[in-house]
Amino acid sequence: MKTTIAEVGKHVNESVTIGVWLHNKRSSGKIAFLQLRDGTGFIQGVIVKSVVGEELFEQAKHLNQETSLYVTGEVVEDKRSPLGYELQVSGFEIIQEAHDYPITPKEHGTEFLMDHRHLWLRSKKQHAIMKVRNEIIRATYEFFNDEGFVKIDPPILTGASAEGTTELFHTKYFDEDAYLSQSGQLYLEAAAMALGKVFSFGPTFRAEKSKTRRHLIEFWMIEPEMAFMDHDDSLVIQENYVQHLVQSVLKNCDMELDVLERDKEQLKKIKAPFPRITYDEAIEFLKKEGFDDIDWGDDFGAPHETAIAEAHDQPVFITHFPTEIKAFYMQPDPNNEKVALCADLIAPEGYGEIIGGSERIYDYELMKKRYEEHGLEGPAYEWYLQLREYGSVPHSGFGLGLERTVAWISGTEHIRETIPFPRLLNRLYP
RNA sequence: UCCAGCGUAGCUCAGUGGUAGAGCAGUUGGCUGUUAACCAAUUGGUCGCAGGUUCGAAUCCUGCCGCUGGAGCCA
Repeated sequence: MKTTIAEVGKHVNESVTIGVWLHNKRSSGKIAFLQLRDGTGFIQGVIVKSVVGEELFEQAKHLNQETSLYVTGEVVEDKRSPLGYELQVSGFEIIQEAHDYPITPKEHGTEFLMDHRHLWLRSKKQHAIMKVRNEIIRATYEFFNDEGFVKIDPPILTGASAEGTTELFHTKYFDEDAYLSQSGQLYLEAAAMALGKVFSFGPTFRAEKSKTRRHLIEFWMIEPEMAFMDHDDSLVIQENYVQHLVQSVLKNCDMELDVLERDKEQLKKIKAPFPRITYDEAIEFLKKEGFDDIDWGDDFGAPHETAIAEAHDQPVFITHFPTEIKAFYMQPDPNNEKVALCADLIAPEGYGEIIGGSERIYDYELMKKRYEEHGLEGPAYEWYLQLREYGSVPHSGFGLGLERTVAWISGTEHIRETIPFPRLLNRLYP
């Protein structure tokens, strides 16, 4: 009977056939151990000379790493196995023999592994990270569907930038100039006026020459946008969403977190509501901690974010940033025009900012004034201003960076391992 | 773009002026419970590239290329 490694628990003491790749092997004179994987998991096949005969045993001893084969054998429970089961091999059929697989079961450097990313994905740790990523994606759809959001897909080819600050990838759109989307937000605001609560989930592109463990050139973002919701309403959605992601991974990726040696106790502590501190309080805190390289009006650098995160064992909202260091569309605080109704969510353990969000300006005159101040006039913005002309309402939204969130929850040091094929500065291959 | 470090066997690295090395992988043999198995033998080199100093350069100097980490910017 054909099955998968994930399903062997249902076939104890039965003979099954599984399509697998040989991950590693160890052999002695009369017994060999085959480390097998099939995409759903890893299992050890035990092959004994006296059971399978000399010819098959000799063949098994000479199987190369990553050779593909159909293995047949009896599923047996075994306490020595991390999975709890082993396969007592009775026979196998080689599909294709592999030769000189580059990624040996020893240590390798980053450049070598990244050059072989198409093969590196087969390894245990990368497999586990991709499963955690998938769980976060699944839980995202679950959360927003349960909360009554409608998924909206904004365009990837756009005529202009959302924020006008960061570098955009330029391309041609027949005879016109076009840019790859760096955010779907403006389009989501339009959609929120049509459908109330919406979210997008898609790739975004930043042509920044960033070269750190927290940056990708192409990354995936979840961007909810909610009509009739103010800044505080939005923070509640954000913390419930992030809590749901952590809970879902703890519940459905226990084995993967073990493979990744993630400290699960840190994740179990994550409970909404999350602490909120204002930008003013954050500056004061940093001064007290001995940072003399930051003053009111400066944006935080990575060391500042880490210092604030380390003071808490929960994600932390930093709210009310100065208007001038934030995007043009953010609603000024009615109690203090110098700061905006916005928040960044900083992940614990030094993983950095995972969410940026704000209440949006909905007054037509103020939005028009901001456009002029930022020199953003042009036909591409006309439709965005019209949203403030025809039944404008208060609304808020935020963007969560998928890969940074995967890095934090899975405990992965560098963001490049949290996306199947990372696009980095100097890396477009494979 | 700036700052720092690195570049030697398929991989990970040692070698800092005098014959090019180790571990792993590969190959051959041994071993009935291995967990990156172990033991023995063995194959494997444009020392990133170009120029310079020197009797002699992997080693010292200059330039270039590539990579890694960080900064700025941001999710």
